[in-house]
Amino acid sequence: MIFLKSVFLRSKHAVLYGLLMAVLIFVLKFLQWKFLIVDYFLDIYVGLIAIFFTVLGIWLALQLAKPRIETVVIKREAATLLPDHFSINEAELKKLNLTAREHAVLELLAKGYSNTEIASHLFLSLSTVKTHVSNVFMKMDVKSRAQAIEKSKRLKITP
Amino acid sequence: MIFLKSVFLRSKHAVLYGLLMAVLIFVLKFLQWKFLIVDYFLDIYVGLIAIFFTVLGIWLALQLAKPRIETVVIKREAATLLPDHFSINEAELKKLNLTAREHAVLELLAKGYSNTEIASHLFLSLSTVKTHVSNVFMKMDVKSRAQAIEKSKRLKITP
DNA sequence: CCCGGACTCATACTAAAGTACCAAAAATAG
DNA sequence: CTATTTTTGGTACTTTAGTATGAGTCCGGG
Repeated sequence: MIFLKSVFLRSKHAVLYGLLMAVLIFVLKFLQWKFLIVDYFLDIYVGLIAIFFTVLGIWLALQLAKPRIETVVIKREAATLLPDHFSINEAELKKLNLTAREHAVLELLAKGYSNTEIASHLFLSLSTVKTHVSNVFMKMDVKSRAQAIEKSKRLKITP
Repeated sequence: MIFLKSVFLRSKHAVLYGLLMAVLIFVLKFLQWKFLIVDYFLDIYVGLIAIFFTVLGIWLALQLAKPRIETVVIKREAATLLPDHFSINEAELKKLNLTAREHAVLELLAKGYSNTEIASHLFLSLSTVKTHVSNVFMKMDVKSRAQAIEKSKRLKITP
């Protein structure tokens, strides 16, 4: 009994347990003298004791087991947007009011193509490319292809 | 007894419990007739029963309570990448093996700055800037600042 | 039909970019 | 301290980029 008490002393249920034990002992002592005459009483008596203390044990264990419900916080590095899926900023692009040809030229220009290379790819003369490029610069409000490329990438007008 | 059995029937421990009970009943029956003559035996008897079944109950409960040891997993989105948070591709940058000065020049170059502007910002002569720029082009394996800018942005070497 | 926008091309010119080669401080590593 | 790399700067030159201006063609809408 003392052993049990010391075991459950740290729990606030220890006191309750002790009281229950005391009350039960008195009740049992009373029953012991009142119904001892009955032959088979001891069987029932032991059975009830067993059941009671089993239930008590279970209840105690469940109370004591409560802290075992642990909470684990797992920080998860969110697998955010897939590695740079590019989407054109249509709004900004529309503001520029580029013509189809100018847009085509800008696309190649933004890839680092020279005027001559752009001319070859679009089957244009160097002069025509220069004209388009100049017009693009005006509309984009830049003064060099370097600025044009930087701005295009920054505003997500080209990949 | 039957009630207890039915309660714990779903558990694999139910059988073990039943067996223990049976054995115990026989042991108790034996002790009952052997030491009934001793007056105060009933007290010890009940005490042992109580202790035994309490421990048994605790043990049973702990076994049955195993599923109660829950792991509450809280997934917490680590405030990850905000809309295009830029991070430099250190690996690619290292491959280029740029010197500190060359890197500084590239930074400005990638912003669309002209050689003269770069010279002003870094307090260098135009000649020096041209030298650095040429070296950067060699190391980046490009032939113009346009390509350099495009490649820098593509490889995420500059913002 | 003809006007305007889009597209094409050309010439002439200036400015900037880029290459090649050199060289001397300055910093750094062995 | 010496060797090497980095940094700085220069000259001379070629190439490309960029501007300005003009002009011819084509096409759709008033």
